[in-house]
Amino acid sequence: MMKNTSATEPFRSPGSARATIIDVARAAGVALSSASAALNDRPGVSDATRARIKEVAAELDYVPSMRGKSLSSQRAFAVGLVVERHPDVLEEDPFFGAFIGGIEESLSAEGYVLALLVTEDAQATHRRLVELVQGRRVDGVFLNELKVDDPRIALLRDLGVPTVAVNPAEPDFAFPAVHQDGAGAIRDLVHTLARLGHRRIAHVSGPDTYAHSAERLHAWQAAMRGEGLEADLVEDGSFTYEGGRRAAEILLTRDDRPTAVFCANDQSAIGFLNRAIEFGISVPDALSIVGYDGNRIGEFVKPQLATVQTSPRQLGREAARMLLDAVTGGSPEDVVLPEARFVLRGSAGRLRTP
Amino acid sequence: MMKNTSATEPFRSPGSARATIIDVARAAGVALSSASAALNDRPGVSDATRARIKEVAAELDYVPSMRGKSLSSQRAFAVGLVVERHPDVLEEDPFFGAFIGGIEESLSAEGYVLALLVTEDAQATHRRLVELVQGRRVDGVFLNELKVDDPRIALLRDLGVPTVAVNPAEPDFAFPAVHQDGAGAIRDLVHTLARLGHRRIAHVSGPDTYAHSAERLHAWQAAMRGEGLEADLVEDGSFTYEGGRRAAEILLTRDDRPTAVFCANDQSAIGFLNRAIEFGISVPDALSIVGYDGNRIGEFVKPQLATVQTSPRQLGREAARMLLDAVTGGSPEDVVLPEARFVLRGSAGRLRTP
DNA sequence: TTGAAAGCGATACCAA
DNA sequence: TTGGTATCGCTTTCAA
Repeated sequence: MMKNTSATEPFRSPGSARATIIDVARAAGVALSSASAALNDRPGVSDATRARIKEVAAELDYVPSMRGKSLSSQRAFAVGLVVERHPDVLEEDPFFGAFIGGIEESLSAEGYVLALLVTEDAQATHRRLVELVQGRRVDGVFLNELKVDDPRIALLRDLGVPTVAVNPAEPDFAFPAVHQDGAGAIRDLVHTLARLGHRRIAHVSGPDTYAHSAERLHAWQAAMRGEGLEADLVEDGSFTYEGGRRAAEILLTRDDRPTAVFCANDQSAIGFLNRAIEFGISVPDALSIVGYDGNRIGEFVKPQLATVQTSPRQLGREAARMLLDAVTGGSPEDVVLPEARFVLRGSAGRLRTP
Repeated sequence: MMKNTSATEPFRSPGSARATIIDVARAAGVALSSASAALNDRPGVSDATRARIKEVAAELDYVPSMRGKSLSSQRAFAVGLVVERHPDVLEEDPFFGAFIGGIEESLSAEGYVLALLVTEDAQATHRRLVELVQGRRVDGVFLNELKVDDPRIALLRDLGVPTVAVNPAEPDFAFPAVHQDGAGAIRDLVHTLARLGHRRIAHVSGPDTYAHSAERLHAWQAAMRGEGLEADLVEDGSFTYEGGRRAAEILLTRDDRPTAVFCANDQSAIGFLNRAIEFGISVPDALSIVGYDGNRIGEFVKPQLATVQTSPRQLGREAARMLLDAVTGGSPEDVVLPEARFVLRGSAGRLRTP
């Protein structure tokens, strides 16, 4: 309980400094070490003494200084997340809100805190990661949005910092990882589109620098082959609304334009959708569109966006749980979340009669 | 420059612990205090010694431990942001991405770090703020999304922690504040709607627990009076998509239903828009809709959402700048950003001929 | 069980 | 200008 700092406060005058563990020990008439043991539920104090010490601590509004605690215990009680994004892109993407919310669910229970940094490029990311880790500000970090040949992998290995990866491309990754597979959902959606009569299904990819761009691309290619279709229509959509529009401009002005498209994320899918409509192409009657992520904004557009529903919040929650395990000496097992699922909505269309 | 930990590392064997300032001092053949002064650009060391010390520090890959630094300097070099939101709502709202991006622009330049917490209710907010501040984890905090009679005001005052408020309701607030006014834009949009022929303009408000809900409501009321219109149609939209839909269900099934609506944020406006369309009400022909915030998602829907463009990123940048000033002993002046502007887009409609 | 004392890694004061 | 030393608030070992 938080007490107000009234004049009735024992052992501490109204405007005086915060109580330290020394004050607690003195007020309880015990040794410093006993106070520490009692307050941290370590053995070595009798139940009666422990209770009395805790009582006194509460009386004094004692809150341990994380500075002293960090220095002596060699732990920061904080973990770091470095997001390499242009701030404008950060605004457009709802992934992080949910992901961070999930992280917090795990961290707050353990008294940990999230240090969140936003950087604009790989160089800044490198610099701030070093600051964070070498500066002993955090006990562990999340490795998110992996790139192809991501330089952070070597850096974090060299730094020797506990790390948990989020959706790395390989199943056996350099660090413990949370993974949510989307290949099944992509197979489903391609199959559904094929059953709907589509033969020419394009893919609007993410930048090929990202590992998950490649992953989605390959899953799409495999799915197309599985349906006996040719996987030749690919255009970059940069994971952005504008990128989706640009991809639409290219793909939809071809003579043999696709009748369906699978976009690597929801933003680009919505860009594609809107540009298609502006071209006078009716969705889903003349064009089926499917996104990826399962953002809420997909429900806001008309027609509603068919998509692959992922679980950013669970991803965050599990990643944080694992990271806490790792920083306390554990060797967390990889976590595989239930597969992402294809969610059929208006933009994917209904049965086509050729 | 970051050097790898190869065997060529001087003064430090491959697997050994990080260098501390003691190692630097010893290696440079100077006293601990001289090393500290040199590395922090404090006076008291000759230029030659300083240069040599810095050189040695670089050789050793010395990065100061923020733990030691924090304890001795009585500063955390971190500031806190506690976001009280249900994680699902956090996902839907793009405000935070931009706001946090702005904060980072100011913080990273000064070597500060943002501690970001997400809480679900006022009680948790209180608890974690106390932890953060009393636990000496942060040097200052942001006070965001103010509520009416916000209990955090008294708490932060009692805690005596440097605080910067974001968009508080009153011009003279208990803490230094960044403010971006939207009243002018609301007057503009009401005027535009009136000029378009609208007489019955409704307002979909935010929860009345938020200070900015009241602010927008009052601005709308004043604007309506200014146009000689009655400000009687108000429905709560909870700042959410679903809330906007619910408000539409109530307002659009009235006999004297409004022909235009101003929603307190973009999410609720889009909910309203979609529900209206589902009712078969054509937007903007039979109904004009205006939102507030200027989220990108307003550009994704059809028709595009007219809105009031705010500047979350600048808000974050200025708030962080002020907070850094405050934690270093300054008394930052309030900052007033350029007013938010009304952005006319498709959903607001064109001239009506009665 | 309790208490004294040695760190943790920096800052900063005060003599030399 | 230098260098020794107390100090920040806590954890943890080791005797008593």
